[in-house]
Amino acid sequence: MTSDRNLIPDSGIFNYLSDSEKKDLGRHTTFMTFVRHDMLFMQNMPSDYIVYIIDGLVKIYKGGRGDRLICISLAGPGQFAGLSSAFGSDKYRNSSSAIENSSALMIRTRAVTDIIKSNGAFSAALFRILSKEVLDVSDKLVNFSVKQLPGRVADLLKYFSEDIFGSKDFTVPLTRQELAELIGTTKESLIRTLNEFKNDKIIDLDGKHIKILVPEIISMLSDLG
Amino acid sequence: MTSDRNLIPDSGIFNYLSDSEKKDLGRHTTFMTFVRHDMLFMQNMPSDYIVYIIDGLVKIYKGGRGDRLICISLAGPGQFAGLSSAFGSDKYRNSSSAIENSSALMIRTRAVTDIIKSNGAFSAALFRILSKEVLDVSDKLVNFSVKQLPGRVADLLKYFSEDIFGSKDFTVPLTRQELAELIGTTKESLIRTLNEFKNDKIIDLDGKHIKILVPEIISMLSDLG
DNA sequence: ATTTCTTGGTGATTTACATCATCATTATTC
DNA sequence: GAATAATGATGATGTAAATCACCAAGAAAT
Repeated sequence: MTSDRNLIPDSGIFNYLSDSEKKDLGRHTTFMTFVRHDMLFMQNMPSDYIVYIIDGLVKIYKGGRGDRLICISLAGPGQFAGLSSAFGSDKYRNSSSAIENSSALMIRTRAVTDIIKSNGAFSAALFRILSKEVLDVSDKLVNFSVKQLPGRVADLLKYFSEDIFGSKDFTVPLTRQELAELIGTTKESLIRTLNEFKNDKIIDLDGKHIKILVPEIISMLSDLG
Repeated sequence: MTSDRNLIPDSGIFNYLSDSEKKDLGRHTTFMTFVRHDMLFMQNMPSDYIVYIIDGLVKIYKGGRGDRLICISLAGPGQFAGLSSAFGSDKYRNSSSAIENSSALMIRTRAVTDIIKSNGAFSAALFRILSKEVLDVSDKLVNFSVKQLPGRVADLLKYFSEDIFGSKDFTVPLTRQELAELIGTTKESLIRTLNEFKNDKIIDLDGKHIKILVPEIISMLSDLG
C-alpha cells in the first residue's frame, strides 16, 4: 500500500484539493532530497517544476555582477520556491539552493496550472501566496533603499526571531556571508554591525547562536532605519 | 442605450470574460478620472478596489523615512495597480498617485476574486500578471543592490525607451525627483549622472526630452552595473 | 596528521553617493 | 502680472559602507 500512498500532503494549501485532484497532482510530482549547497533550480533553466518545501531551508537568490549574490527570500517547510518563475516566465528567473539538508516536492508546473483553472479555492489561495510575495519583495526593496545597515540588520534579526524561529533565542543555519546577502551588504559590514549590537548589549552573539536581549531597541532600529 | 454600455473594455485580460461576467463585473466597477498628484489609493486604506488604468500614467510607491519615497513601479493603460494588496492583504500596502492626468476603472476586489474562482482562463492570465510583478520587483531589488548609479540610470533610460515609449527619442512625464525615486537615489545624483551621460554624448538632454544617441553604451552600462 | 578550504573576524583606506547650501528658471497661484 | 512655489542645476562637504589586505580558527579533504 505504501507505494500507492500519495506524495501530496494533507496540509496547507493542498487541503483545497479533492482526493482525485491530489491523486492527479501526485502523478506529476517527485519527492527529492537535497544536501546543503545542492541546487533546486537554476536561473535560465526551463521552469517546468514548482517546488514545495517539505523540510529544511532553501534560499532563492540571484547572481549580481562578479561573485555577488542577492538573496531574494528564504523558503522553509510549507512554502513554495519557483512559483513566480513558473507562472510568469518559461525559465527560472532566479536560482535556489539548499541551506540546510532539505526535502521537497517537485510538482510539474503544467499540472498546477491545470488545477488552477478548475479549482477556484485552490487558485484563490495561490493568489494570496503570490500576492504576499509581491508585497514582501516590495517591502524589501524599500528597506534596502531607505534604511542603512543597523536598520537592515535589525530587520534581519526580527525576521529570524519572529517569522522563522518564533523565539528571541535562535541558531541561524546561515553563514555570515549568507546573512549579508539577505540584506544586500558584505560579510565584513554585517559582522561589524552585529558586533556593535553585541557591544551595546542589544544582542548576545556566540557564533551562529543569537539571543536578542533588548527587542525594543531592535524594533526601534528597524523602524527608524 | 449608452447608459447600458458596460464599463469593462473588450480588450486585454477582459477578453477572457463572458458577456455575462463582464456585465456582472461592470456592476462593481466605477470609472474615475485623476489629475496629476491625485491619489488612486493610499497605504493602509482598505484594499477594496483593484485599479485598471485606462489612460495616463500612475506610480505605485511607498514612503520611506522622512520625506523619501521609493517608486516600486509605474502603470499605464491596460495595467493594474493595487493587485497584490487586494489579494495579499486587506489594506493597500503602498500608495498610488497620478503622474499624468489619468483615467481608471475601480473594480471591487470581491467581484474580481469571485470571477477568479469561476473563470480559470481569466485566473491564469492574472497569475501571469502577478507573477511578472514578483519577477520585476525582484529584478529591481537585485539591481538596486548590485548596480551603482550609472548602471541604474541606464536601466531607467532603457525602461522608458524600450518598455514605455518604444523609441530612442521620448519625453518623460516625470520630474527629476520622480525619476530619482524610480531608481532609489536623490534628484541631485540623478541630475549629475544624466548630465555626465550628456557630456559623454551618450544621450541628448533637453529638459524632459531625452534622446538616446548611443544605445550600445546604455546597454553596456546597464549590463555591467 | 598535515594540508587545504571555508568561515569568522579586524584594521586601514577609498569612494560613491547623500547631504547641505545656494541660485536660476520655469510653473502656479492669487 | 506680481508673488509664490516647484523644479532643475551646481559646488562643497561629509560619511556610511565597500573594498582591500590580512590573520585565526575550525572543518574538510588528503
